[in-house]
Amino acid sequence: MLLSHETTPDYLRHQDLESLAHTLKALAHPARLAIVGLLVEHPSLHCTQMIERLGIEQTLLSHHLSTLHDRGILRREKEGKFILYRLADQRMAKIIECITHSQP
Amino acid sequence: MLLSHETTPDYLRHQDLESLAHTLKALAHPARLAIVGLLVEHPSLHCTQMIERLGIEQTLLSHHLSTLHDRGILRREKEGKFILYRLADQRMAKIIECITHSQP
DNA sequence: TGCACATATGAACACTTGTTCATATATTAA
DNA sequence: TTAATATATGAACAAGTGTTCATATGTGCA
Repeated sequence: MLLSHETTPDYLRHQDLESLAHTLKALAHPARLAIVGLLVEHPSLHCTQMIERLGIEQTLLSHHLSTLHDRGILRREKEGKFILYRLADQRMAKIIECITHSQP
Repeated sequence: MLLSHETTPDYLRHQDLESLAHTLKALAHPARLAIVGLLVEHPSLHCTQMIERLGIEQTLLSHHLSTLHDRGILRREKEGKFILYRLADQRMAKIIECITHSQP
C-alpha cells in the first residue's frame, strides 16, 4: 500500500501502521484482552493464577501468553517454581483503559 | 471462556470482551487503520479520494470499507454520484489518538 | 439512450489464526 | 530418585481473513 506523504499525518506512516496493526491484532482476542485486563489490575500473575481466574485450558493459555509475549506486550519472569507475567509497559495499561472507556 | 465474577472488573466482562475484541479486530489492519486515520483528519471522504490517498485497489478498499462499516466504525452516506464515509462515532477518533500516542 | 464513472458484490484461493491433543521440560518436595 | 506440579512446544486441522478477479449496480452527463 502506498501512502501519500502530503496527506498522511506523522502518526499514520506506513511502517507505524504495520506495527500498530500488529499490536492491535495481538490484543484483538477475548482471551488475550482478559489476560491483559487481569494484568492491569494485578501487577503480576503466574499461569496457574490466570487459569483459575479465566477458566481456560492450560495449553491454550500458554499459547495466548506466547502471542502476547512475542509481540512485546508481556514480560516473563521466572520465580522459582512459577513464571510470572506482567505488562511489558505501562503504556499498555493506558491503551486498555482508553479503549475500554471509549467503548459504545 | 469462564470469567470469575469476583476478580473481573466491570469493564472486562465476558460479553464486553467479545465486542471489544471484535472492534479491535476490525482496526487491526494497516489499510483499515489508514482509512480510519484519514477520517480522523478529514470529516468525510468518498472512495475515490481514499483511493488517491492510499494508493489501494478499488475493490480492496471497498472490502475494507465494508468491514469497517459492518462493525459500526464507519457511517455511509450517499451524496449524488459519490458515497461519503465518516467515522460513526467520535469515540473512534479518541481511540485512534490514544492508541497512536501510546505507541512505543 | 448510451457511455463513463463510482462503488459493491461474490467466488476463489492462499494465508493466518485458534484450538486441541499429545508430549516435552523444568522445578520442587517426598 | 521419583512423583507431582507448572509451563511450553509442536503437529494437526478447522475456521477465519486478505486479496484478486470478474462482474454487477447505480448515477450523471453527452
